[in-house]
Amino acid sequence: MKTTGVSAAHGDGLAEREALHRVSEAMFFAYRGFTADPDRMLQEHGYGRAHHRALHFIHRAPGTTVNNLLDILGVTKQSLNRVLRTLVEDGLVDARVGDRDRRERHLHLTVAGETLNRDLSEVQGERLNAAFAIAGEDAVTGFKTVLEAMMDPDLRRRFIEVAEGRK
Amino acid sequence: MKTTGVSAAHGDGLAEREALHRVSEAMFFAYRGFTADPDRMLQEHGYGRAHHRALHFIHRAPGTTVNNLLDILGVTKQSLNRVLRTLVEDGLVDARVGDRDRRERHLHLTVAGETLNRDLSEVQGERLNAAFAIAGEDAVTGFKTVLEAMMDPDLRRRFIEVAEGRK
DNA sequence: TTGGAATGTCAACAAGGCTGACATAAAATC
DNA sequence: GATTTTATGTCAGCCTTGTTGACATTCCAA
Repeated sequence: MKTTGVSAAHGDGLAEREALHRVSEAMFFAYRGFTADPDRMLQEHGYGRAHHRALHFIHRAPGTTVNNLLDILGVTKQSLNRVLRTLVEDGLVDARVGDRDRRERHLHLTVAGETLNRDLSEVQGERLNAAFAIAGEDAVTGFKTVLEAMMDPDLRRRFIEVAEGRK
Repeated sequence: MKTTGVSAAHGDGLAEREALHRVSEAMFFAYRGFTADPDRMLQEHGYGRAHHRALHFIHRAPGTTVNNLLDILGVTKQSLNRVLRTLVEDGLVDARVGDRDRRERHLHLTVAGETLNRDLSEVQGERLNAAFAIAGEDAVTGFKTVLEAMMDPDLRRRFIEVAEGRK
């Protein structure tokens, strides 16, 4: 009796489908758990998840341009702009006009922005670490491997550029 | 030099924080990849992700009541009702008045509902299987373990009841 | 110098969350 | 039998975060 669902690529279609259902559900619930704590914290500041994402990626790629951020986040500039404007108004993000190209805005977190971002990361990190502690080191390694394989290849490339190649 | 980020619970705070950042990003991008294909398919039918979730859980727990579904999905009845109404109107979901308790509506997928749900599951499953094939069997086992550890304990309990205990 | 890309902004709209208030029917309780 | 509680649905209105379309500005490049 095969139970992994991975090796049973053919043969037991129904059981495999049900196994995938369970993974889908786990993914749904896990993502909810993953965002629950930051969401609560953001709400206290009058922000939403979109603000968190912007803060996160500006922190990760300081000096990045709006266009680059659009590319990573995969939303329209109008949508991002609304979020970015409130963050700039509230003094969490600094948008500097580019030296070379004055159409570009280079984005940086202010001290206040870094603080909020760190607080958000911290509660999210605590939840992750708690889960990691329960699951064990080997499981975590596998977890990361599967996550990376699930990403859109294009996005994955851009993500690596941001994470390592600097802008 | 520790690189796992799990065992380094203390000592190298900064490196650990950056490791968690990477996991957060991977989680964000992976979830996007996870929902991208069904989202596209749903859009063609004029539906959204909320419809998918309703279809999925009605399929998984046929005959479930509205209240139970609210519990699992964690949304308000107004929000669910909007979705459920369109699904019933479009003939994808059947809402039967309860025999024992006639206040309750027991929800079932119609044949058309089962069909759409299967199509959605299929594209999502293909994406999952593709990632699983790349990552390998051991990684997948770890992946599932971590996902379950990330879920809210309360939700996890209810989830297991639905998945196994029947309603 | 002029056309086209990059950027930002305004307006309007949709999905899908939310709250609050209220109606109905049925079950449960007193 | 009357009252309360429960399950569900519905109306109205709000918020966040997506979307398009239109348009101004700025700059680069032909």
